[in-house]
Amino acid sequence: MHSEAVASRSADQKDTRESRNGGPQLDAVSLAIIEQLQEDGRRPYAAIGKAVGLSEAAVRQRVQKLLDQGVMQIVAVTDPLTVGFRRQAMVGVNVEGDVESVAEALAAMSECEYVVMTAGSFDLMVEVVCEDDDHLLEVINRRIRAVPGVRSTESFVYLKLKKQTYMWGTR
Amino acid sequence: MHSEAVASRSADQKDTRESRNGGPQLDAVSLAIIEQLQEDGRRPYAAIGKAVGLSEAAVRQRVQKLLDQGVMQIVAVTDPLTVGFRRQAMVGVNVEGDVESVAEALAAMSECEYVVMTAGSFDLMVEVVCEDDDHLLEVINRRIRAVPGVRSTESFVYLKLKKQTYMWGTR
DNA sequence: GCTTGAAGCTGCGGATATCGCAACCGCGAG
DNA sequence: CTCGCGGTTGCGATATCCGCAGCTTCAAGC
Repeated sequence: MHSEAVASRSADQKDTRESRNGGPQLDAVSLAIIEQLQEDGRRPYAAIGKAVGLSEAAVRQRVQKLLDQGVMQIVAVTDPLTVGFRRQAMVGVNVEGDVESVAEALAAMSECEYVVMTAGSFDLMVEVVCEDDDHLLEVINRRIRAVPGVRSTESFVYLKLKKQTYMWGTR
Repeated sequence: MHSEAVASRSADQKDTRESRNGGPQLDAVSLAIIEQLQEDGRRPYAAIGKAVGLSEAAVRQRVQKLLDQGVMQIVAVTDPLTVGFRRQAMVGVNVEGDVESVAEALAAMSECEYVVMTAGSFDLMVEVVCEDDDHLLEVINRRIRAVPGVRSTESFVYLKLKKQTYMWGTR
């Protein structure tokens, strides 16, 4: 339940100010707290407090509120290669009919790590994480193309991941 | 320093078995530990130990090793929308000359969250995170296209994020 | 078969961190 | 001025983290 992604959460919630504008007032101190936790998600509240100029208890409350509001979550992220997923690809999808329902069908597939509706020559972009070539082939040709409404797909197999950060919101 | 992404770390290291095959022996217990930390990155070691059938100290050692090896990292991830980034896009890039050096130039830009070399009709796929339309325009037209070797780009502006998980390695 | 060494687990105690709570402050509304 | 509220602080009680010593397992070497 807590594993539900931030994005899913914000997708589900109605159009409160959180999803409409920049979100709930995020002052510089909360930003600084987030930066601390982006460096080390297990850093003690007292150490964070010292870094941002707040007491331990104040940091604790703010972190809890940020988690409750869905502004951030603290999770373990893994390198796909080292946990046995050797083939990844970005797949551009063209849809006829309702794009959103296709997006939901793709999002329901565990191999689809990332599903986003886009403007441009693709209606959807989907990141697929697979164990090997056979698995990738099966997912793209048998599962994704089998979804009703999918007109065509174009695949971009990953050769080398050059950068991946989780530093949104701190610049 | 700890904020260095998993991907960067595995990209930097030489071709040990970690980057070549499926990685360092990940048994079922370590997998279970990772799953626990994907649900809650701050879960106490004792609670994890109870869940996976290990002592608190053993869990602690395994987690530390997983972090040291770069198999996983524990970080805060935020929802870009709620922290003030309202425009995102996937950008496909075509390159003439050395693809890798272009990839590195793009990876050096803070707005590029994700840079991957691909096979297919694009040489690179880049995810860009921006504050607004002006910012996005500036990054794509003035910064990315200005990188020597970039022949052309095609943009896919995000309309709606439907799924984003951090559950690699647990299925 | 015995030794040796490395790797991994356990249990334990001292140092730390977390948590809940009551009190305190600043500030706008009435 | 007073009231109420959100956010903060300080402080004990409890739980967690951390380092260490000892135990077991297992494979290598002789």
